[in-house]
Amino acid sequence: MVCERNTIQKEKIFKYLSSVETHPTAETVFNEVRKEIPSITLATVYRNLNKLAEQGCVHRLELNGEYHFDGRQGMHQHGVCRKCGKIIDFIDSEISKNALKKINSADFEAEDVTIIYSGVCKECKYTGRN
Amino acid sequence: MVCERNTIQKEKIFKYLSSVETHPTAETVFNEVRKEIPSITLATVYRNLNKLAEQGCVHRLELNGEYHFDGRQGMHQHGVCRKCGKIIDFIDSEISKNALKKINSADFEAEDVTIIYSGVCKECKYTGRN
DNA sequence: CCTTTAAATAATAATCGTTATTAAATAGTA
DNA sequence: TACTATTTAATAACGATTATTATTTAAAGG
Repeated sequence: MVCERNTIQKEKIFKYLSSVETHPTAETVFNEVRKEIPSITLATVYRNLNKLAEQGCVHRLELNGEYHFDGRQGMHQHGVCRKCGKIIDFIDSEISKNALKKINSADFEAEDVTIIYSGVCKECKYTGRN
Repeated sequence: MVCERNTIQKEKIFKYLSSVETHPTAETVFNEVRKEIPSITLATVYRNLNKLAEQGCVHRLELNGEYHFDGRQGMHQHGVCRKCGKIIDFIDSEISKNALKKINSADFEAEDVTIIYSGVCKECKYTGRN
């Protein structure tokens, strides 16, 4: 079975990721989950996050020099603000499906596609932050 | 001007990236460029690569837990083999243009899009490697 | 040219995110 | 209940990247 969650630790980690709309790092997940399981270590969090990602239960994004984890189900895209680093979701499975459809190479069998927009978020645009 | 290259070090780094079709890490660039400038250090290579990326002269990709640098000009996409990690180029600016066109959010002003396919390369498919 | 000033360099150390190791604990199964 | 494989906590180690600093170099104006 794909999304087995056979330890308390793994289950709490998955539940937390599923409960938020953000894209936390392992450190953030650790700080949340340790409220419920004080003895848990960062290494355990990493191990379970990576396993969940391997199993396809969560997404792992490489952004801003670190891994971010994303519990949202279904095809979606991300936007990353080049000023503040904020990550937001775009939900339009057509975009991803179209991009996948158009790749047809003898050298590579595409199974999935990651689409990341870079630009400026609303807050940074208004404040003129940089 | 966008792509100023005002030191020997920066120029050689840019020339090397422009001369290859691969997506080398800073370490690889360092090992190549030091053949011509033996005194150069890895930190200098990083600094110049990041500056070139900021200036839009090269692309910086976050893949397999490290940065890869890409001197190819123009919109293109990448495929990453989930078995061996190999990175290949796809050149179809329409895919990227379409993906950019479809994003129209009040919360985010998209300037650029990164499209990364994951899948299996020809070699890994034939050999059944994992 | 020569001087000045800001920026880049080499050398090195430090930092940060992530993974490896290991003995003890736990889950799953017979 | 007993057995076996997996997972855990604790800790150390690793690898990629960035910071520091004294020295050198580039660039622009006089």
